[in-house]
Amino acid sequence: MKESKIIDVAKRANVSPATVSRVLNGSNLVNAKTEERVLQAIRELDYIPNNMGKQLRSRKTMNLAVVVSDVRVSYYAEIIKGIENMANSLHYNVLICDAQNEKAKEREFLSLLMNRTVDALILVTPNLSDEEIAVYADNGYMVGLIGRKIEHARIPCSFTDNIKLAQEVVFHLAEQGHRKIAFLSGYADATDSIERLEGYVKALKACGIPFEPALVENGDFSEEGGCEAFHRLCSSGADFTAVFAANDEMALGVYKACNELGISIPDQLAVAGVDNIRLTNYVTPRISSVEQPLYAMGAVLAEKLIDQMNGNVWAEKRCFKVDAKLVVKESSKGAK
Amino acid sequence: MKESKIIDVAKRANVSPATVSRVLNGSNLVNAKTEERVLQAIRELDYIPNNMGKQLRSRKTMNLAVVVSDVRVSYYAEIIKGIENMANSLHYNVLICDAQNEKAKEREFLSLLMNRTVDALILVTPNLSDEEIAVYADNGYMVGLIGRKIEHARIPCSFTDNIKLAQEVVFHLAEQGHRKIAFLSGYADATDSIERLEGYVKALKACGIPFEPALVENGDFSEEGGCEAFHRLCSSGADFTAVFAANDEMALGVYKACNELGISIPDQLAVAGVDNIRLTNYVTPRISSVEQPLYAMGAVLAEKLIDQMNGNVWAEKRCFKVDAKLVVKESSKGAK
DNA sequence: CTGAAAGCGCTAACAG
DNA sequence: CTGTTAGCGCTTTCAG
Repeated sequence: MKESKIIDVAKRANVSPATVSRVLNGSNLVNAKTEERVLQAIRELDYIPNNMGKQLRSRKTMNLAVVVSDVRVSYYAEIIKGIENMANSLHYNVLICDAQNEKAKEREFLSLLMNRTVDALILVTPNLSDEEIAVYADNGYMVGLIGRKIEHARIPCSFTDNIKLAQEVVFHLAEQGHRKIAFLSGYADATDSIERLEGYVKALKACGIPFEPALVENGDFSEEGGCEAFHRLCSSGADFTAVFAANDEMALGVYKACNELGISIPDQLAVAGVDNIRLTNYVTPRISSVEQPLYAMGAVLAEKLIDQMNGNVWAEKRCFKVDAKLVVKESSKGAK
Repeated sequence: MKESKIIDVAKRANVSPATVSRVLNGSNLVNAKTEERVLQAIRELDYIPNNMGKQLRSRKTMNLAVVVSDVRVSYYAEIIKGIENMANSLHYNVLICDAQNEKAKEREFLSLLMNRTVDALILVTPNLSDEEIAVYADNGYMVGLIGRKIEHARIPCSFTDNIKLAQEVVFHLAEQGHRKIAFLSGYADATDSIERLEGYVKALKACGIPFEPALVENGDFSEEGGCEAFHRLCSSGADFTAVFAANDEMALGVYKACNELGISIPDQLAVAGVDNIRLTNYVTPRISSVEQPLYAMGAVLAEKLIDQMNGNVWAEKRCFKVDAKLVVKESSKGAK
């Protein structure tokens, strides 16, 4: 039996296709009796509207793309989950785009926007420049950002307050009696690195601790990179009793290095990280870490983007700066 | 400036839309000179084909949906990555569907297939019955399965050899001198549970060890569930020196329970799990676990499904049974 | 090798 | 409240 189309339903219900369409789309200007007839015909024919036709005519795909560096990383997975759940509840579908950390691939995925495969695209990746992203928004494409901020009136973003977050960590470490606190940063040019460094410096100042550039070392946000960076820090002869790692992966690298060097945590060295990934609770001692509301960041951004597309004027609130909270565990406790 | 359409390109290049379409789709029956003219016009107009029109006319979306229980679970994330990468290289996009472990949602996502939002759908979830899935395939929809097998000529599947995998674990434990091996299963009705139990029983037999039903306890594949199941096993008075957990989460639950009960691993109890998740390497002692080629399972299934859609006849190879391999670590070493 | 013509299935004006 | 009439943008016969 052939698939039925809207015209078949219309004929069977003795109405026009337009009326069927109205029923399908919940228009309230359809007579209740007519509606019942149409519904009946739909049931009898097992009619299911074809989305391709609908998309073309309505010029909407009801699809969203989300670009991440690696779906397997829990940071991204959590954000994706937030986006997906919100999008679904608003009748949107989500295309997943794994850029594999390649800038060129990120750029490629933007074509999904231009060729109208999706109505909007959410970038969770850090590689494309603000300028490049702005061009798309200027050309009328809907783009949203997660984990970074941009100065563009039509690009919504959601991100955490990195400065505050870093300050919180440093204050906590200082409270435990530490005065010589090292900062293990990520890529030097990553926004997260820059802002967290800024918070670190500010907090030191607020505590009356002089800032020592020698106590800052860069890694690459990976466990291995953190391990190497920590080794470099130690060989440089730097003197410190606590280390603030820009993320948990690097904190794990510190653990590895400490294990190799025979440094005991937290007795000889206090450690704190960012992201509060599950693993932080399975190593000994458990790693104090800052928890970001990733799910919420994804959900709120998706909601805003969809809201925007549905014609609502650009309200005041374009940027969502969310607060992260430090979860203190054993790795940073006990005075130096 | 307005977006240009195929007709605009055609006019500018002094050809018909059909010819532009041919160039766009790499038809080889276009004169080289004509093609160059068309390409030139495309460049001048910054023309980008609109996918909605293309989809409707060609009756293909070039989209794939993949339904999982929870994107955040690394098991699913790894499979998704495999699907995504393969799909992308074959010019398909991937819609992600998070069913949140609800059967009703899984079913809902199947409508993406029926309303032609996607050309095919991959189920990685365990909840829908074989019969229900078969109906879709019978109606001509393309469905693929990962992590389970189905007897239906037009449903490709990729899955691991659960029986073999369980046997490998039991043999390993037996080699270490264990004769009293408990099995901590998942949901009693899950295929994975059933098949792993079968392998466990077979292996015991092969080792000349009598099967003791009292040494089997069910959990729910979660850490908490594994912990509780292990406690039940202990309070039942069962006597054993090794435990084979149906997955790593439950093995972690065993660790937790052992910690509470003061049981030392591996001295007093050997432990082994399945999935070889990252966490198994961060607890002490590291957990011996079976590694499944998840990425490959995703990739191979996606490839097969796409191949199938592109008109190739149903070849012999519909099911891909892949081998998992046991990674022996400290949790199971040293004789009892 | 190229063009003309005919829709894919649906929705949105615009009339009634 | 309902029907008529046009397409949305593209590809694909079918002729030439």
